[in-house]
Amino acid sequence: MSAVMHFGEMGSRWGFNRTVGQILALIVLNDKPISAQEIADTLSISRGNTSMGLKELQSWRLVKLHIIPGERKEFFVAAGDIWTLANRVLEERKKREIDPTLSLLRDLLLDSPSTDKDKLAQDKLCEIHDLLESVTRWSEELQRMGPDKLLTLMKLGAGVGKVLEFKDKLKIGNK
Amino acid sequence: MSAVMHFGEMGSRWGFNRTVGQILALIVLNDKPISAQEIADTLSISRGNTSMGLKELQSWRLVKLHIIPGERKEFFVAAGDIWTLANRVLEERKKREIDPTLSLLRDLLLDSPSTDKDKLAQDKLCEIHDLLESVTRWSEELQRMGPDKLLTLMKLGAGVGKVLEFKDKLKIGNK
DNA sequence: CTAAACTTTCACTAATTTCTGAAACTTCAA
DNA sequence: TTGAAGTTTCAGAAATTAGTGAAAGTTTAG
Repeated sequence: MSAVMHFGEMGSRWGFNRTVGQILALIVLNDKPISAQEIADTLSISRGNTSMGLKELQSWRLVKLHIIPGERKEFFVAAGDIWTLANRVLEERKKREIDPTLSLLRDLLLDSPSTDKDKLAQDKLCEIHDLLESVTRWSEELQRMGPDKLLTLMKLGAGVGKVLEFKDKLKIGNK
Repeated sequence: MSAVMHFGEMGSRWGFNRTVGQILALIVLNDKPISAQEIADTLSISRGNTSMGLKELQSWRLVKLHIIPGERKEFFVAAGDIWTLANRVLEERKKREIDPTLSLLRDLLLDSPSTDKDKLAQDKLCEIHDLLESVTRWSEELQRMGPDKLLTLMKLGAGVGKVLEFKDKLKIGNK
């Protein structure tokens, strides 16, 4: 299990800090719901820190409260299967990283450039904005597609390229 | 321009710190190559910090040296167009975030579980590993496809789903 | 070879982030 | 209503990360 805790360390690479990562690992890898106190004890961190960490994980929608009837304590479980969790991480990171960037870009694009140099710079900004927007739109569409189809698509891999060509040919042929 | 510098702040959301982000913004938005000294002056940061930042940006392959004949100083320019830069950021982040996670997972999956509880945990780890691996393989394949096709694919959006169905029908029909 | 014009390194300081633990708060059984 | 069992908050300590600037290192024209 100590080796397993080591995995939590990796969480620091995924948008939250080490402790929060360890808390998440503990919850995900436990089949049974686990209490805040148990988490604090297992990881040897303060009760306060644990509370903060759990709050953060809930704000990421990775962990949810699980009330056991008759028990006074609050227990926690993962908010879904691995696929769901991965999706949530992606969504939240998009919200924290891409969305603010997009909104800043839009702001910057509002005021018109005074100098020639500024004109050039704005063109670049616009390019970045458009790229970012296309990508987010695409990812949203893919997500809406549901896991099953996405899996097919992924299995297909670069083969998608082939399918595209094929489709084009048909279109031309039919005209 | 000061408003434009503000954009660099956003860099902190993208894997490097504020200053490095500002340096990158400055380089990308300047059409002309720019010297380390100029960067330090414009951003009011120390020469040492500038040097470190440039080194980091070069390690991310976002910025490259541009030697002007007859000049003693070293100048810097963006390592490519926006698309290239975005790709590089993605690649480098994958290298820094996903690859170490994958290698840790592989290590953890090597030793066989002693208890029943450990067995359960390992199953989860394996699931995570497989998901991560599929996704990276897919992204590599997409990348190898080149920007042009990728753009088509993105434009198609959720429509890919339709194409997939279509293809399936054909296969069945041919059998 | 030397000195001017640069760049890089690194020990130290500054700023930021994370963690603790005691105090305040909440809930509920008796 | 009380107090036991629990949770949350928050001021400040500890740890980490970023930034400075002086000294050491490089490169090249002369």
